[in-house]
Amino acid sequence: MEHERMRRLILDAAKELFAKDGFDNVSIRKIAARIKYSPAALYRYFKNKEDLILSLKMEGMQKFGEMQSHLGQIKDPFQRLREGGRIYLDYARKEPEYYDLLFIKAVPSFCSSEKWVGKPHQNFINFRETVHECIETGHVGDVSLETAVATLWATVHGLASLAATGRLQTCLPGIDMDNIFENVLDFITIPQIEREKMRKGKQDES
Amino acid sequence: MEHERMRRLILDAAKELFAKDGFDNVSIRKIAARIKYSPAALYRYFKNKEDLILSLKMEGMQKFGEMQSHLGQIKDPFQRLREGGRIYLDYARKEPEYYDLLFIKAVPSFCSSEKWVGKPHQNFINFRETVHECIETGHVGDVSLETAVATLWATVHGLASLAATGRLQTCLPGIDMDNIFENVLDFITIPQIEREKMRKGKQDES
DNA sequence: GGTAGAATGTGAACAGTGTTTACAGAGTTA
DNA sequence: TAACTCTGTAAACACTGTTCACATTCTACC
Repeated sequence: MEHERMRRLILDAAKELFAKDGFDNVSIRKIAARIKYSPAALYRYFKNKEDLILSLKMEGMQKFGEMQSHLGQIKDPFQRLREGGRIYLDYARKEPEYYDLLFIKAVPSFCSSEKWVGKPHQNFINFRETVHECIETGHVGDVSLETAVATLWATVHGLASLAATGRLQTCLPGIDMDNIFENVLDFITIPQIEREKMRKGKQDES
Repeated sequence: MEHERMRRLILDAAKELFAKDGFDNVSIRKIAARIKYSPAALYRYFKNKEDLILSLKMEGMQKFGEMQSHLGQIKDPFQRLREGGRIYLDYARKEPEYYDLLFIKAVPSFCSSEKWVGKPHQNFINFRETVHECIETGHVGDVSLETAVATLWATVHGLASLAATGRLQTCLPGIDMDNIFENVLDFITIPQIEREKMRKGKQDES
């Protein structure tokens, strides 16, 4: 069993236990027992527990990045924005523990850890560019880029956080979780067709 | 020293240590040492550590509720919505550790703990009602109540979360944190005056 | 083949955690 | 004085992450 396979074995065991018992109830000893090794053995493969969790994070981020890889092929920026948000929401609902790990808890290591400034940073640049295009193509109304980025970022992350922790479903029981982001995005951006209706409505009134 | 004063002493020491060292780096032993008591003493006043933290949460929620107490006096629902969001954002920026404790981490006890279904639940009902009024007075465009509530909730919580964890300031360095919610809310709702401008702009084009 | 050296796994220990328990003393009541 | 409650504590238990000296095995080279 070479080094890399052993790392894999540990990570898989850890992942399984984390998913089963939650991130706070899994100790090094439990992971070690799961694969029938002594706790000390794990320290030949990971500097410490934080390092092990960081590896899981990087894998999760990698997988999440792959879910988004097709975004670049979507020409229409608004469609791209829609799809990007939908992916976030789906991920938060399907793997709430991992959404928590990647985007909610232990945030410092998200930005400061030198190991992976690459992926998330590039994603954010892409997101920013998509919003920029949406503004230029008139999909989101007249607004500064900064404000639009902040709004859409906060909305997606807010929805995903509330969904991952079950609050959205609990406090708004009747909500259509499958189309929530579509509806929210429509509400925020008021796409062209709606504006047209609004304009017509206003003219009818007067 | 009667019972209630001793509780106060413990809670104050805990609060101070939590603020100084972060919630994960404060042990019962450290709190006990701070007030020169044995660790076991604290268990005469709190069932366990979770119970102690829950008490701090309830106090934080109480204080947060007081910050919002004047909202009921604001007649204009849109103005009320603005002010409510502003309070959230201010709290998240001023006391990030506590925003984290109250609204981000350990969420289960937020909804499930029978001890305080009252306050937050009532706040949510009030929020819902405010959004309802905003729709009826035409401040937020034509949208279902559920979608509007979800959007505004997610946006405020998203902004506050990103602000409390420092991401908003780090990733959008040029942003005006003091007016961010105002700007975002304007963007989302596109108030009447903006719609008018938009309408005029469209007419000029054609 | 033999031997040095690296790689791998482990038991034992250390310091820390939350929590319980048996006990001691002080205060109050009858 | 006697009984009883209240309050505080030392010691212990079962955990936690982590380290270290010690074996064992595997690899490479003369």
